[in-house]
Amino acid sequence: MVSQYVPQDFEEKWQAKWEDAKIYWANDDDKDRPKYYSLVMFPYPSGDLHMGHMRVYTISDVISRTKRMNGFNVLNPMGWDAFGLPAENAAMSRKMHPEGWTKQNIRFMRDEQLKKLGTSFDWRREVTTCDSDYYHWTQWLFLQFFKHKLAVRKEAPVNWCPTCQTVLANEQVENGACWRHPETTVEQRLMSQWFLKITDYAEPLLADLDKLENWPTSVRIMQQNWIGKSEGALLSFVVESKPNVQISVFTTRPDTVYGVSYLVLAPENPLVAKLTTPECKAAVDKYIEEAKHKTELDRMTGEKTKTGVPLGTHVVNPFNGDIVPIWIADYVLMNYGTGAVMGVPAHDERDFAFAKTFNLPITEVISPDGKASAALEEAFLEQGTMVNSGKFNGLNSAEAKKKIIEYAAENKLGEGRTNFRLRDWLISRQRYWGCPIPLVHCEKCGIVPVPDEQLPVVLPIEGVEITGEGGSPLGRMDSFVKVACPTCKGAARRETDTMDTFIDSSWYFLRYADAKNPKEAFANAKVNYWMPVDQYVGGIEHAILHLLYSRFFTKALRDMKLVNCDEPFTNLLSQGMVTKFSPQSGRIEKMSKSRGNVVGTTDFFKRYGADAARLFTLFAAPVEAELEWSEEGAVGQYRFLGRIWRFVTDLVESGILDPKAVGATPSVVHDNLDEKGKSLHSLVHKTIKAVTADLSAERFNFNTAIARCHEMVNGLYKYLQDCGSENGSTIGVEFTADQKALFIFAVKNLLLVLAPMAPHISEELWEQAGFAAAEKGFIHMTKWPTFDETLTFDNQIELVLQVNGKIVNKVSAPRGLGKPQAEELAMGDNKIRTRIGTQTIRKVIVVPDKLVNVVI
RNA sequence: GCCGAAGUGGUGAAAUGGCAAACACGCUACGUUCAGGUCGUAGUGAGAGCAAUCUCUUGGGGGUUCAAGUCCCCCCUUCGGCACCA
Repeated sequence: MVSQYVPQDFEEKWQAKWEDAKIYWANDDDKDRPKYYSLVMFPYPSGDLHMGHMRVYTISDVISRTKRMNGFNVLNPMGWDAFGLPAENAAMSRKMHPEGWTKQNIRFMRDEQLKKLGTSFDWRREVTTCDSDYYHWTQWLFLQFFKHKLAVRKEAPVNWCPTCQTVLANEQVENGACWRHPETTVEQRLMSQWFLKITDYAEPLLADLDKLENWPTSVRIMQQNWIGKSEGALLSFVVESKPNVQISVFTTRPDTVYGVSYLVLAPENPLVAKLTTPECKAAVDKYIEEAKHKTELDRMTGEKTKTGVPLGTHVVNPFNGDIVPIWIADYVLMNYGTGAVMGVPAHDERDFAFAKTFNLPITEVISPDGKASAALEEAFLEQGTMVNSGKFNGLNSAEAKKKIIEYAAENKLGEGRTNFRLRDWLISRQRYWGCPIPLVHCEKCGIVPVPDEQLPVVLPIEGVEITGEGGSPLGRMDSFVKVACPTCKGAARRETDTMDTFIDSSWYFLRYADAKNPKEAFANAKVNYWMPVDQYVGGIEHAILHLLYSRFFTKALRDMKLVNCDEPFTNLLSQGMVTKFSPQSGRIEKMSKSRGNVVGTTDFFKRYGADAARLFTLFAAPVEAELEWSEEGAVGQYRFLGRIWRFVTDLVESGILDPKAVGATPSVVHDNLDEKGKSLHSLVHKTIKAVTADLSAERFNFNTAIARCHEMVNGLYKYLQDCGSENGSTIGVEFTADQKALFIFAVKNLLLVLAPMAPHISEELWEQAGFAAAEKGFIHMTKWPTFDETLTFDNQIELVLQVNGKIVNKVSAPRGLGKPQAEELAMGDNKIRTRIGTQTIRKVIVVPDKLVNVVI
């Protein structure tokens, strides 16, 4: 009777057994094994994961399982990023409370999806960010930031999404639109909001990117650009008609200061009102009004024609005494630098376009050859020699930059300055389903932090009205708002905004180290034992947002002495996205519900099992590349598992694999085997070697690891045929004792190297074949196999013979042939001799055990 | 515009500067089967040839090298990020 591979018969059985045996529990004080913190980005509990989502969990699980088998004390936790807007939206459309909806989704995703994929999480450490035992400590950490003046309230122009009815962080605005609503243009509003001072850490966040050698280059560069460091100077220009008013500009090119032909202020700059002459007022007011409405539209269309109006006043260039006009123009941004720039048309593309439009003078001050040209065709942006620049003439512009900064500082005209593009992190949200900001507004005492012993400030569950209309729902609840001031006990109001959910996810990896601690966010000893994370796996969409915020949190908490690492994630792996043909668009697109191209997990697991899903996901593309889901491809892996299943169960039925035979552990004697047996024995050692290397952190070549397993299984069937089997079954075939020992050895090692990738079938066959009894335990707790290096090389190799780099012949040769012998072999070869003919041999290249190249 | 990644059979892909196409999907044939499926085996880059065999082939063009898919330069295409940041 041929046994059929039916994964549904045993996958859930093993999931339950692993859980009962607690084999994936990490040990907080293991002194014998090195620690390994394996982390996967925790999901938002949106309700239903599809096969596209499963890729990341599969990858992270394989890494965790491999490390566990290699003797590491592995921490592999999971949790839920459970606060956020979709829960409120679902609440409105389904008339369900956000909490109920979220908890229901978590239950399904954990029990029906992640567990059924065969993941090896330590569920004791599960964290849910919307639970008060978690957000208690989010609030406590916020107060630490507040006490260290890293959480501040300030009035600033902020991004407002009319659809979300809340403000957004800079990082949550994409192409001028809300990250959740690409069709909704974000509005600018001047509001007083809470910010975390991430800009205080701009320099270390940038500098320490160099330490993250094992992060994808693209992520590092994206962060570098986002932080956007510019070095230059702040220069002051005195207003001609008002000598007590100075306009300060930031420039990266102080070396071009002799070429200034005008100054431009941002339309929102408060100086505009003061400096506009009565004659110009009407035009300026009109321009400002237009600019208010134009900015976003302008950005959407990408049009970059220059507009502006003069204010009627002038400034004196302190370097050369030139008197130049002041303009306003919307190409100058209020929230970068000083909201004012000096216009140097000869050496800046934008200034050049502006000067051309308004017919302003273009003065060349840097020249490629040291000679001033008659008229410039376009702005000259490179370094060169100073001209028209008084006493700096003749200097190299890079040199002049330093000299001019020095000169400005000595004469109180300015100073060197570094500017960052990074803005402070706006964290207030006028929404309900988030972590309450633990502060109280008291008329007498001002802003008062909620004392530690009164934490958490509980998010009210009962009596909330979620309407989706303006203002925080919490603000409409008197029972929440009205509170006694912690300091003076007088009547006071609670802060009603909640925190950006990215705060919740900026420290969850720290909480995992001590997930259930009721007394503190995490015990020092535990967090410092586990941190930093050794391997983080997640999507590239978090390249800036989550990864930058988490780095900031780690550095701030380090300075508060709460953790002692500089960087949270030592190694980062960004898996590629999963795509599939979308019948809606007729194109191959990212798998998602809205595109109608999802493959459900439950459905797939029922038909082919979790192991086949895992193998296909790992096999179909390299880990960082895009992966197109294909049913046929997945079925291919299902067939491969069936081949293993039949091979092993037949051996069990033939009595070759049973606990007794396996327990006696007859070791394979290489020299006793026939040629084909030797070659199979070698194949086993080669496979262990190759898979070990492919699964290592240096490679993560899961696709080729599986290909090596395929090759080994093909080799097993081939050998079976050589032994006289006609239909690929071992049943009814006579084997020698040495052959039986070889099969036992081969199957055992195949199951071991396959275990991290296909955990269920490996565990099931491990038991059926008797290895579980012999080795006393689960395959996932068994030590990773070793190999004999000498058996991974063939004794007889194929030597490639070339003439002028072209292959002429391939001959069999013993391994380890010396260079003279190899050369002699080549020269004795008929084809080579014919090819050379009478021509003179100029050179012979010998690559030992590979090739001989004769150059003529 | 600037920055980054990639381009290899019918398809997904593999290849420390040293045999291009491993492995898988698909397809073809044979065996198994009443039949279909499953399963097992063999074949499958393109072109020429009865055949042995020969020629060509890693987006395009140059270069370095005994030897280039791989290294260098230029160009094209696709995808991703940033985008009036002074």
